[in-house]
Amino acid sequence: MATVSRTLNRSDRVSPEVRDRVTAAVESLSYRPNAVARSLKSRNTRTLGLVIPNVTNPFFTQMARAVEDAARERGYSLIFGNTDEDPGKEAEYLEVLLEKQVDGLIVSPARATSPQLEGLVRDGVPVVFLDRYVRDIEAPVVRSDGRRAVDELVEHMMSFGHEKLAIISGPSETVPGRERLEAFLNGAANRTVPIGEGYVKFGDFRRESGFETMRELLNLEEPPTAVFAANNLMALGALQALKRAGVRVPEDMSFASFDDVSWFELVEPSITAIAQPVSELGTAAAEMLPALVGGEEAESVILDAELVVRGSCGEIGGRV
Amino acid sequence: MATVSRTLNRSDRVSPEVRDRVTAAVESLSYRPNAVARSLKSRNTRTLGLVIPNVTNPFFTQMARAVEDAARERGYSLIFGNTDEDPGKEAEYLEVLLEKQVDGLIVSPARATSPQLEGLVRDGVPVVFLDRYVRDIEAPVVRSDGRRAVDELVEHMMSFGHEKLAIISGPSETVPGRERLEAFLNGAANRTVPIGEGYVKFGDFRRESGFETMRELLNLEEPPTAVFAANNLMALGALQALKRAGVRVPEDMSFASFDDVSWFELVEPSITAIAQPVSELGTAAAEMLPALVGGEEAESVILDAELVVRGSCGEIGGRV
DNA sequence: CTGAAAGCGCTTACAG
DNA sequence: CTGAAAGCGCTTACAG
Repeated sequence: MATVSRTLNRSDRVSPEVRDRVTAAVESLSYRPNAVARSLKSRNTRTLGLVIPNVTNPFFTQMARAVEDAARERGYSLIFGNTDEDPGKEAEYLEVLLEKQVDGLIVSPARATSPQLEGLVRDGVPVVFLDRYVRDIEAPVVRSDGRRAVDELVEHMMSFGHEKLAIISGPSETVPGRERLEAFLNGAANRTVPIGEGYVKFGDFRRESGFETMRELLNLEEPPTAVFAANNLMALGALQALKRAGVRVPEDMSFASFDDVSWFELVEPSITAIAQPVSELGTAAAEMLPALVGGEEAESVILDAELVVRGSCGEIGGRV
Repeated sequence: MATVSRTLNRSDRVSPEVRDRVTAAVESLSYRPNAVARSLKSRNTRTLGLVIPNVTNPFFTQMARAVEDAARERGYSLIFGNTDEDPGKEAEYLEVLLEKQVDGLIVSPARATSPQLEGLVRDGVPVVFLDRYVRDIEAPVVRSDGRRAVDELVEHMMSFGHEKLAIISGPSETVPGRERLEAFLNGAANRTVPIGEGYVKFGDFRRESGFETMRELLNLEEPPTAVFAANNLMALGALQALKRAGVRVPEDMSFASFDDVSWFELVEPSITAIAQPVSELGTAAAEMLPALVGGEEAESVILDAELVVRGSCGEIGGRV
């Protein structure tokens, strides 16, 4: 038994002959080690928890893919948790993952505060925040900072003469949500064209909210002439609302989105968007965690986002 | 110890007073049961393996989401495996999942044959096939049959006078790949307009292959006038190729896709597609597995797919 | 109803 | 280098 274990694992002190005999037996019996028993004894499960708000969002999906690849290369499996932007669901998942003794957690929290996560980190559970994070928690964050790109976007929109800019913002209880909103607001204010009352709408990063808020914007007495959606799902919903209302982009309204998505270049006009280095983010998070698990320190990683100018912003009535 | 265990679990024979004391202690110590130890003893992990070809494909992603919801409601967690259409990766994942003692497997296999999966099922591992399956294995399948819808699509295309139909098919080593191809071929042959030599291209269900094969089609001496892509990712690639080549849809070429995706209605023209009941498929699979795990039998579920006619098919030169 | 004991399948000091 | 033994943290017959 002990010899088999040694053969299967660190292979140090086992004689070649014995090793061969064990290997042959393992083969012929098609013996499959029980990872549960191993985990109980060794106190590690080689599995990580990945808690994200929405598997249906290509942004997270692409990130998850990168996380999984990097994790797999390092011998880790992933248990997924889809929180649906719901702190309650998040709490449940976290609890289950902890009971299952995951070695570490990659989480993109639903809110910018979380006593639960604070407690976990304090108790020494290895956690890496991905994209979103909880303030004041001593855990590394991997994300991209979109402020510069948002500022460029404001400049870009204004270069076409727009003065009525609006934003479909993500929840302000979320770091990226608030950051994008502030960058947009600041960008406009700095150019002495502050965003008007009623031109700030809050969605929840999901499609429906983009659809609804765009409708509200369209129903205003003075609708905006340029709209920025703070993520790709809300952009999808907003675009649907625009199409349904027969509003032409960019002749009637300029439009841009945070997050770049493959089909943005296929629609007519193609959508100007701010692209995050999605895969890099996922990979960085997954590479960081094993170090943390091993008791090392890890530095936060902040990458830049980039404005990708396409055809959805222009002059009012232009390009007709 | 035993009493705590009883209190935390099936709660039968524990007196109310003791139960309260235990509960209080659990609370005040914030005791968290170790699921690994529980699994070792109880021989079940309450976790399922979900093995799919591509997390980046919205079809699988939406399905995964449904699987996860249904699994969660039943107290199961999910370990994800992304095979990338690679049988080798699939084999590795399966092995890891088995070592981790998952209670059951939901798999969408990369190929239509798999000695490994055959072995597992024979050994009594609960397996449900989702979307794709391996022939001759005694395991339930949850999928949708697109043959009728493909036939309708052929009819629809021909109603505009097209005689040069082409298909960007999925791998024929895959059941849905082959099924869609055969339905397309039969539909055309039955209408006495057999698909010509060179109008059948094989992709691998991924974007790049759609892009490449569409380019090949375009470079033919006599390019087809109507093209059907056998899944949404290849459709995305094909549409990119069309756009790059300046081919107008449907004036220059009619186009349709298997799988419906949210942005299909946003592009100009909106894309005619065959929609599968994706969430229902995922849910059905996740509901079925616990029964199998419990030793019950489960019946395969075959749902219908539906042709959604939009604007991407029409007469040559029409609608200009 | 409750506690003591065995055992799930491994890993890893500890002897030899 | 190899084997016997303890122990990881639970669950569940078995007594009482």
